[in-house]
Amino acid sequence: MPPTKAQTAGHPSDPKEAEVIDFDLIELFFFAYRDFTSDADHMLDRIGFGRAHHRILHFVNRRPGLTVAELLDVLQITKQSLARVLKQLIDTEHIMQVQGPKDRRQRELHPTAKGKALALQLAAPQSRRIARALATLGGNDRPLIERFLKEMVNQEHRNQVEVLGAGGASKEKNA
Amino acid sequence: MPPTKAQTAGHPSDPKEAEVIDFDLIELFFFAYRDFTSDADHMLDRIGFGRAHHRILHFVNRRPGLTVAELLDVLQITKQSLARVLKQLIDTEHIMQVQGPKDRRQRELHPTAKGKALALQLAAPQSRRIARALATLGGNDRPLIERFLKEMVNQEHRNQVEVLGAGGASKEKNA
DNA sequence: GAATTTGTGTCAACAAGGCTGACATAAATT
DNA sequence: AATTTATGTCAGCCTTGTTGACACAAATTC
Repeated sequence: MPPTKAQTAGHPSDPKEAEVIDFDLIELFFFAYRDFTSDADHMLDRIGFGRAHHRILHFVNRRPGLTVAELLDVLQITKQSLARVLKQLIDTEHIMQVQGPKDRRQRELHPTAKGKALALQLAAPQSRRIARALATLGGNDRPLIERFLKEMVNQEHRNQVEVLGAGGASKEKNA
Repeated sequence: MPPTKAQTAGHPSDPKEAEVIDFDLIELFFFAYRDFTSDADHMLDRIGFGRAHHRILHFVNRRPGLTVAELLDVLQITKQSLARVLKQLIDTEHIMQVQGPKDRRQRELHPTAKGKALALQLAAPQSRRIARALATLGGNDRPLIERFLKEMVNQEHRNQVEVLGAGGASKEKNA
């Protein structure tokens, strides 16, 4: 078994700046995310969509009825950026807009059946990849991975994370 | 404590397609990576560099002397894309090229002192974020996180991952 | 009720960082 | 001597992000 944390500390030329940089995990995180997104990227390519479409569709599917402002908040892009891609998703009938019930200026975004189907199709390989990775660990390590990923998120964005399973590990089933 | 895996299975309209999609982790991975990269992004902004510069500098710093072809392989972009950004890093003296000793057509890429310093500066907050996240877990969970991330990488890319600590958890110290 | 603010849409121009195709050059290989 | 390989470079295109400006209807405030 490998050492838990081979600090390799011992001969820092300047002990004061002997800050240990975890390049290994930094790099792994890069590779992991790169391949994680590649699954969906290839499928998107075939239908002429990009990663931007995926992100929008994902969140509309996850939080049906969210408003444009809320979506902008989650995606952290400008409304002009959103508009271009969202328009395509609406034109292709993956997403529909309905007037807000309380505030009629708002536009609630909802996935259509077609949109739900696509969101599911895109998520499937990503979910399988995660499941496979989890399977190689111990049996009960999913909560740990979830904790780790949550902790990687900025404090001020934790609210975006805890929309559903507020604190609890959970999966959801599809249609 | 939250349930380990609240499958919520029970009433799938079609049991055959009751594929469980792990939307929670998919989304968490997105948020985690977004905030993970934002650390460096802000610093880069100030010096007029982008994420592309960071990736190149990171790998040149990690694998000093790697060739252009090797770098292209790791980054998975075209040489034309690389050229534009790499040229800036060379012009600003963050990276230097030396002729390959064996094959004089090759250009070995090396970080300069300036380049190393910047790479370190950019990695520091990312490393701290990871360390903080790990600290909230049990004491010995770093190997597990490492395993998970490695498993998320495509089989055919595992060689890119295991350049250094082939199988073992390790950290490195800086200058 | 009039004035202001808010939520959304849209136009225009621009930048970063991907892409493809084509071509050049030097060095290695056949 | 001919070919292949490693790299560089020019030119143009696409996606997805940006800013700034303006429009309009609905909600809110004075």
